[in-house]
Amino acid sequence: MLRLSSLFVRTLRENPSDAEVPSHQLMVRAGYIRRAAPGGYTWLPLGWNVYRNVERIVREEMDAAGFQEVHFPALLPREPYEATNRWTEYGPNLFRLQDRRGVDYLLGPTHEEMFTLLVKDLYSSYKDLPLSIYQIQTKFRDEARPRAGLLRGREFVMKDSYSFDIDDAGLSASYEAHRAAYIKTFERLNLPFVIVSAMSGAMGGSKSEEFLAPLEVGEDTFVRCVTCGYAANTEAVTVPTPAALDFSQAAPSQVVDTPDTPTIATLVDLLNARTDINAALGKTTAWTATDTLKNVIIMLRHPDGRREPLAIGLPGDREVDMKRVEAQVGPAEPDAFTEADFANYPALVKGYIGPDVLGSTSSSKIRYLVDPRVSTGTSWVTGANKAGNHVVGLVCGRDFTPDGTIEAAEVLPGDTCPTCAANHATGVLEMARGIEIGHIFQLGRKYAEALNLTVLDQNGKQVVVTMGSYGIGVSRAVAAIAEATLDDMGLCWPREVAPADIHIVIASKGADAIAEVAERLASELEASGLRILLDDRTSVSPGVKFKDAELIGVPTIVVVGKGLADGVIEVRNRANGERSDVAIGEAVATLRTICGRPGN
RNA sequence: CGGGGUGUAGCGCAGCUUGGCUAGCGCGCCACGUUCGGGACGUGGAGGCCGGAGGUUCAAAUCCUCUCACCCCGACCA
Repeated sequence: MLRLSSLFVRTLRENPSDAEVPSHQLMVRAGYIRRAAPGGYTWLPLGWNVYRNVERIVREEMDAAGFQEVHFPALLPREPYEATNRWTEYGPNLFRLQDRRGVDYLLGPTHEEMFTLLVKDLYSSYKDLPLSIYQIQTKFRDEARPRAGLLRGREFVMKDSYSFDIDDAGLSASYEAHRAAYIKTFERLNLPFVIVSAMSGAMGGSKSEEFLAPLEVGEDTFVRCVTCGYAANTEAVTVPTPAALDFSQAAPSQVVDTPDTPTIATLVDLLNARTDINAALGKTTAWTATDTLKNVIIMLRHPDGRREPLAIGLPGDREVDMKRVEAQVGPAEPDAFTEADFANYPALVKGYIGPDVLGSTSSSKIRYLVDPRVSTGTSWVTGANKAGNHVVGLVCGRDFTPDGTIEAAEVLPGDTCPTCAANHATGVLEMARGIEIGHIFQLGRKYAEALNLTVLDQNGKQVVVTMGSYGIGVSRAVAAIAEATLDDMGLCWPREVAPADIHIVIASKGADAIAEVAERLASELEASGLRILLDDRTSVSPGVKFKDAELIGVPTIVVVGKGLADGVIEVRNRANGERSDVAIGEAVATLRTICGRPGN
């Protein structure tokens, strides 16, 4: 039984000044966590209690799915990460250190290499597969900017699983098994979630989905279609490719004098003033930014240090979304195209870049990729590669041919849903924010190849194992649950993760009759298997106890006080505020029912 | 890494512009008394290297220089 008279906790009346996110504020105020370092938190008894409940549920669901738990050190040698090139690729996000002899070590940010080597160490036959193993481990990442308390720390707890299969069908089955286990886990945690398509990014591999808790404080932006249910991380959204248009009747393109129009807005204004151009093109509607083809040059930095310029063509009403670009061009990283770079490419006239000078077969040799909306037969106004000049009526597929398409344009609410478009439906996308609470990947053979994990197949042939990796942010899930359930009075835990089933408030002071009844009730409830938090403080007024009970957020609050004169106690539902009086004689049975454990 | 902000008691803050008495307020903490179903009240206490270093000055929380830390936005982020 937890007793507030002796529990190691101090609740705060005011929010700590360094916390902005509600879950962070309340977890500090309610005495669940304390900041110990940038991005590092100490768990106090109440918080550790909740953390262990969350961890237990995750573990139970993994075990139930047939995955086996192992445990690696967090302090890892350099060599395996050297073999997969991640010692370098992980960059400054990796915590590196040396032992007394100057030998390099790292604090594990994720454990693909170690798991791969462990399986290689023990297994060598197709008969040993499939295998899924996992651990619940503290991970270390030197995040540039930890934030929001537990939501993004530099030290955090992750449940990471890895599956090992002989072939793609096996990987697919292992992936689905994890997906199903994750759904059960998050349902049990009472955590609302959306499964979105994601990019596998630096992890490599083919298929990847994220589990996002749809909450405003989340760092991930995703889209979903209200019509068909499609959901995707913005990085993974695909733009439907329009059918090719017939351009046989299109007017020829022409270069027009457009002085002082370095921006899309100035260009559109000028075009709308030039009725002569509209007449020549047979254009009857007003020009908008969507009629313009904006060409943005970026510089790709490849892992080997090579720099390569890339031209991206997209409708002028949209910005380039660098996150989307990065997801497309990985492992290369996009950088800005600097003034110095422009100096090296005199053909590029800043503000007036057009397709003529772009493309691998053009004079500049710059690879030219366009947004899928820039499809065959579409007509554009774009730069004429000469200051103060634009070309109108430039038709894709007639007047210019890009090297390919790229998903680089920002996604906007109201964009066409790609799934609906494929089915000739009319759904549009809406955007929302989410906290990434889980991520599942089909890794494929990247790690197995790099570390030479092979097994003998039925024919006695060495085959490379195919892998999946699957993560749940356990400590982050605690914060996400808090964030999803809190209200203006405080935390509000779902029962299974709450630090107690029942918070008993003794609404009096001193060792009086009320306290005696409360003590007896607490003992009986605890003896019946319920977890009890008893506010037995004798020098605190009832008002303070009520406020603290609401702040701490145990799902059921029992008030033992003046109702005793009528033989009743008061039972409150923390989440919905409902209150009812229960005869003292029926208290145990009633509370057991409320707590989901009827009978005795 | 870029931009903005903040460092004064356990927590939340004022004081700094225009240097000057014992550095102040609320909460919390300790003691005594009153109170006791919605963050009670009175009286008396404890608690501070004013983030750090250097400088200016008779005198620095306050002005100057450097530095460190933290928070927010962006960049970054299986």
